[in-house]
Amino acid sequence: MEETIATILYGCTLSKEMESNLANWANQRDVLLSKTEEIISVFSNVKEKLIIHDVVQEWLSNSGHQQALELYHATDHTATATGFTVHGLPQGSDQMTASHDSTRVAAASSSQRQRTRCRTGDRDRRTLRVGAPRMGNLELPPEDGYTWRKYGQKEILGSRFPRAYYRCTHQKLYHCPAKKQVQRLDNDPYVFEVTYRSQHTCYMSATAPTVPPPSVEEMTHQTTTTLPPAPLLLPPPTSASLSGHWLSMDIKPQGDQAGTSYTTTPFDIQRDFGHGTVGSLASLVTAGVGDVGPSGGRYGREIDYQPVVDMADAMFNSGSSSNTSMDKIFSSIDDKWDTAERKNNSSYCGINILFMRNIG
DNA sequence: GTGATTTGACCAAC
DNA sequence: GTTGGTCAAATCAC
Repeated sequence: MEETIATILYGCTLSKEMESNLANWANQRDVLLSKTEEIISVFSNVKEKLIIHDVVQEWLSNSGHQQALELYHATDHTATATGFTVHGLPQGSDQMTASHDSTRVAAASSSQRQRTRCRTGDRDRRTLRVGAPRMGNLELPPEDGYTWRKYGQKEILGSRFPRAYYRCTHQKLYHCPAKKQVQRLDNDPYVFEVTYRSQHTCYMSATAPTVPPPSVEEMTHQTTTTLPPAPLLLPPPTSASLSGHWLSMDIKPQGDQAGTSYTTTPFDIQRDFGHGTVGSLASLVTAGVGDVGPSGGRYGREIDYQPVVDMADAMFNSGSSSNTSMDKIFSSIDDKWDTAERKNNSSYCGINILFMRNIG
């Protein structure tokens, strides 16, 4: 927060500077324009930081820190990439219109410009933008903790990039209606616009991924909330959460494949974000090694995640083995898995590593 | 054999 | 009629 206040003070300084020099700059249109834009930029930045802070705090209080982490990830990446920041907003929400001009502008310049059809039962939509890894295959959609099966891809009129359609891998097994659409922004290929539709119901099954079910309120306000759906993201399997009830077969490493273990390094978002230590903010880089993206990477999508692999190797002493410490940790959970489910959930065997990165 | 992706065809909302 | 969303056969990789 100190950083935010410092930014506000900087904006005030700029304003005072303009006020004191207004007479001199009166005939210098370019200077006035430049200074005005700078002031607007500074305060817009402050505004969005404050909004993000509120959203993250709400997520932290409502449904765990992974969602906050996701927003944080998206915010971090897109902020550095494009200048706009908050993206965890539903289409057409008032808050989006009122508070996120930069986002609106960016959206207007991309596929958002297209009229959006609203099919029967299609009103439950939530859109957010997620930064893509800046290395490797840009076609890879962002990981969000669920397994998705791609069922279609479509060229969208006026958009440079096709839109990919995914449904929950558990759709058949658990009749999970969740779907998502992933499309890269025209003006920034490093940012994915992800639209989620319907809620996951697969967590309700005893054998399905166990994620906290949405509260009644969340179920009621899905179309108006500024947050992604509650079960959208699984909590990271930190040591603390390993003993928690949410841990399920869907979050488990596969010790029998080198480099396919899945974990997320502990991350104290409340510490790092809540106190405004912008200079040491973390972003999440989700890298699926050997199985990346939606429901598996069987089709040779190659990404340069070698640093991640190296870290994973170090962390899990991977080698070959089924004898890593992580395997011991997860051994009790292994029993819950049958062979089919292991295969089906193989796409969770990515590696989530948090890299420290500075943002402005 | 199983399950995921690709892609052309089809359906339905404008 | 246009276009976004979905289906399903073909194909591929394990």
